[in-house]
Amino acid sequence: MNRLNRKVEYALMALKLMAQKRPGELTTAKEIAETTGSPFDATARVLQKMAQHKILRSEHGAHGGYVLVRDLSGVSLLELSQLILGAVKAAKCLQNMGDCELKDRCNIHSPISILNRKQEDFYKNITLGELLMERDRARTREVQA
Amino acid sequence: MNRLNRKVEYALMALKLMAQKRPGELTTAKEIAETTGSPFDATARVLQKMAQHKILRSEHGAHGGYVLVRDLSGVSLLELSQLILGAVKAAKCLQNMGDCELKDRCNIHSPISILNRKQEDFYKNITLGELLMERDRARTREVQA
DNA sequence: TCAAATACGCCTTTTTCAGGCGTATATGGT
DNA sequence: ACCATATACGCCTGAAAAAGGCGTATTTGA
Repeated sequence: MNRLNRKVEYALMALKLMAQKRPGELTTAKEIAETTGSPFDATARVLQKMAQHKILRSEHGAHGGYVLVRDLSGVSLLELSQLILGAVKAAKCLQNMGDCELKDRCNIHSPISILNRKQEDFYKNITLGELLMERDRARTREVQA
Repeated sequence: MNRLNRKVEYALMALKLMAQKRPGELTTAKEIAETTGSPFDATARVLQKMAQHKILRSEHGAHGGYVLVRDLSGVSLLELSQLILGAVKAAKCLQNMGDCELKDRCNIHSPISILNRKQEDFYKNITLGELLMERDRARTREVQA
């Protein structure tokens, strides 16, 4: 409902690792958790969420695991955040939108809406592809800054 | 250290109210809290923070209060968020940057950096002026969407 | 039949958020 | 001089959210 948190980080780490595998090669939650140093349960949960939303395909049973089925350059950070967190908003706008008894007193309702919309657009235009694939270029830019 | 929260909302509401006053006219924390329906203490605290950072000027004593001293179109959401929250990051990047003992295992370090940098730029380019002054235009756009 | 994997609900602990309380200080009015 | 009304600010507690461990069911290959 709000900011990007550890779940999203675990998801990103998992996706990055899977993107480096050969096409169709399965990766287990255990391997991902161990490789990235993330807690197993939390990692498994985000993998399940991503499988539900068809970003991954899961295979049960022994020798099961997960495999990427979507091109990450076609998946936005907004989509990932929404499927993991439910929604992403810069601010909560506690006086919530529809039936707000404070609507007349609250002079910030619209500004918060503007902001949330802007942030949604912002996340919509960031693809997981650019976030996960361009490590070297990004590193270079960081050093320069 | 993370997302925009109520403190930022209270600050925005207070700024909007003060921006509507005549230049130099003082506004008390009490008036702001009552007008916006925000808790007094929380409101007073963000006013004090903004005064410390010279966005407002405060006057003590009876008939004291706060007055805007900066043009809101020259204040970015990033600046406001940073002075109230300390910093704003899309994700925490728990394996924190400098001395990270997991840096070799963590394959997400750089992507989170990219994201945080992007979000910082995003907030830097939103001015409080555009957020608070353009209610009507914003409302119109909302209805259309 | 068993081992290893996904799937998922429940629960506790930890952390963060929110905000009230008390008190010090400043200042104008009476 | 005194008091009412401000700002300034540290401390503390209760509520909410995040994090993640545990137990268990289910699937599937050996």
